[in-house]
Amino acid sequence: MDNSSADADLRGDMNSSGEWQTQPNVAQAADGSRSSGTRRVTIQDVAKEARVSISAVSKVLRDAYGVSPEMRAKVTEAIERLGYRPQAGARAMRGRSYTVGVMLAALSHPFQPEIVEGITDELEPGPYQEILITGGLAAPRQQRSIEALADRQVDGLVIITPEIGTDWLERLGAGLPAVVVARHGGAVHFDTVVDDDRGGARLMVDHLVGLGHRNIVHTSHPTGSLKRPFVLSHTARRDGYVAAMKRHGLEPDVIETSYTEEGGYLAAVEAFDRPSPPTAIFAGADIAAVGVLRAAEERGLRVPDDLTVTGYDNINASAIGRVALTTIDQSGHLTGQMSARLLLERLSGRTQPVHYVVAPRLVVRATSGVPSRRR
Amino acid sequence: MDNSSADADLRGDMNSSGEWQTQPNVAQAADGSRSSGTRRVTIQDVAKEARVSISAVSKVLRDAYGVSPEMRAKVTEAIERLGYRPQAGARAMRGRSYTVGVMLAALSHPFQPEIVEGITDELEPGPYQEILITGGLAAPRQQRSIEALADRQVDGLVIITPEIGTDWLERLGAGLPAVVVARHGGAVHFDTVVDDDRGGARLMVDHLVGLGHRNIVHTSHPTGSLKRPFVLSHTARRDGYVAAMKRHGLEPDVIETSYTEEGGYLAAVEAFDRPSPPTAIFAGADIAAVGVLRAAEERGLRVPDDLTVTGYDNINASAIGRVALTTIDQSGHLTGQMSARLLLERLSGRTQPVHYVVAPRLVVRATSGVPSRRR
DNA sequence: CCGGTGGTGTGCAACGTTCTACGAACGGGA
DNA sequence: TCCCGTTCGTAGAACGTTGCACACCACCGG
Repeated sequence: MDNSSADADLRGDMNSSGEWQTQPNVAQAADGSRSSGTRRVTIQDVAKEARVSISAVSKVLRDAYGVSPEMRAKVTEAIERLGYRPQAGARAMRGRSYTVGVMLAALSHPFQPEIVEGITDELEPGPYQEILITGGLAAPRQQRSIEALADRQVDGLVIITPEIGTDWLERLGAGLPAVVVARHGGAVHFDTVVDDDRGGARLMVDHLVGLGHRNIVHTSHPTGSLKRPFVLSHTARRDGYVAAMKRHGLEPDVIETSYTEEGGYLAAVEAFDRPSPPTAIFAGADIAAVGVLRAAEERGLRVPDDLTVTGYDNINASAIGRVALTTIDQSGHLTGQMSARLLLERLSGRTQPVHYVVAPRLVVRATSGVPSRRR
Repeated sequence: MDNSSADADLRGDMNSSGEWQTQPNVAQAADGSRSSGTRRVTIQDVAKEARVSISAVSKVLRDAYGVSPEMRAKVTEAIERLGYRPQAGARAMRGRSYTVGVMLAALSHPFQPEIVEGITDELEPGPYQEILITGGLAAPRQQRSIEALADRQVDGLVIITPEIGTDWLERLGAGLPAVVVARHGGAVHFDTVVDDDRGGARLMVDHLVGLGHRNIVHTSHPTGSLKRPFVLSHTARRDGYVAAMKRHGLEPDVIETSYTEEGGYLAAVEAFDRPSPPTAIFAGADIAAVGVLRAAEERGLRVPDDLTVTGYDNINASAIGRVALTTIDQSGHLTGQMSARLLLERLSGRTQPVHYVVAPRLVVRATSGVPSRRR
């Protein structure tokens, strides 16, 4: 009250040029040796400013029982004036950190960002803040990344496409609420959200067979070290493809390379050299389909007149006019939303596992058509 | 020593199927009410296990002076046995958290993930762990995201394409080491890493003029609220385009829509309806160039025979055969590496600002060619 | 007038870590 | 024998927060 001049520049408002002007309340190394020594304002400072006890401030912050309206007003004002922000780390040492950790394999992987955006949107209105960390493609580094999140006292975890052993994840989930995305096969101590990859593959095979194709090659990705039934998406897609082909009385033909542009290219080259080359190539991922398209172009095959090419994932690039790839959309956004929702449920007490399946959707674009008469 | 049987399953090793098998040491809500009550193992537990004081364990952890080899051995063994991991939050309350925060606008933005990967690679070998947070496109939410990172006691920040006012960032940087990416215009309390967008735009104009084009349209993006000279990339690109055109004695022609597929499309439609339509369209971003390509296709214009189209950013989709866009590469990876390196320097004491400029590179692909004779 | 009984506010002991003091033990020189 | 220095180990006070346990203060009914 008596030192208002010192606080003048601490108040937040919007200035004439439309720039947001709150004072940043920055953390400072405790040794205080660094740069301009603006110590971060603590609950102490607020208490002093409002002339009340620390406990009282804490009560207001926590919306706890036993604060009079006047007390609340005094404290809120002081908080505002000083620009106080509670420090998550200290908070976490007692209760929750109100932070959920998200581990994803790689930002450059097509649909992972979309999942994260779904999570963000779902968490936005609530008190939880999500932090992301990339774990790479191999299990050891993924584990270290998850542990780094645990070290930072997250209240819960969303783990996207882990290559990690199921028992490790089970142990993890036993102690820390967790949701695992894109991992088929059920679990006891964590929830899962998966795309129905088998169903999606069936959708695509049905589409192709409906167009009149009989000779359909599927490009897949190495299985990895996971033991069935705990498989990742690519294995489920392959399974779905094989089952659907058989159901139509057709011979499955899988070429295993990898879910990359080069992998798709190599698979296509191999397919073209078959005694009876396919009229359609169903790549297990859009990125591989792009490689298939390149190989087709090199052979002088027109798409879809001479060859039908389809993918899976509906990545951004597939939509652009020049590509116009027929593919399967798996709604990464919905996947993300669901995982966040399940995690929130766990955070508020649920312990029985839930396994949610997201329905895929066929997106027909310009790379699929009826097979040409000349074989 | 005497209770080795209880510890049997806590040791980490690789099992026969190649799955990594360390015991996850998970955090637990302090109220202990949640699920199976596996409390996280603390420095206390290690001390008890090794029959030494807490201080001794801390010394070993910190590699501090005054530990005998035997002591070190005892403690290390106990740590190993229990699978102890220090809790970052508690640690941060005294010294550093060994965490750096990275704020990026959106994961779906083309080159931002690449920058982050550069940061990750640079930080990987060191003791610092980076955590990511998305701030969206508008200033208020970006600020809240940065504050969320500060609340989590990060030791430093990398901020990618902030729309935030410069004075706010200066205040932030005064208290917390920070590096800002893709923000032109210098700063006192933080470092910056920028692509030479002016130079990149010049490179492209030179390329086009060299091919024989004279009538070149540039598509740009709204300027936003930043006051010069603190501009973001798109403004610098536009400036570079205008300057280069003038240097060649040509009339600049900028159409301002936005850096989106739709924006590029609209700009192209507008350009085609000009009295003398351009022979080349230099989109300010690849994603916009994709929209230009769609518009060209709709008009029946062949690329590059009837129209040259180029972009900027060299996003992944530009490389694929069907698109093959001529563009400018700005090496997001190097940008990320540099920002991490600068931040590490700041973390170890540097306080004078450094401003690093990354050189752009012209990538010629199939969408640019000599202008057709018929105008 | 006294003993409850809510309603408000505060004191203080955690939480897991770091790091400054300080103490104990030992060896060596005078 | 005494004193000093060195080396190694430990006590304990922070750090910023939460939330239990309690104190204080009306007010109310008997």
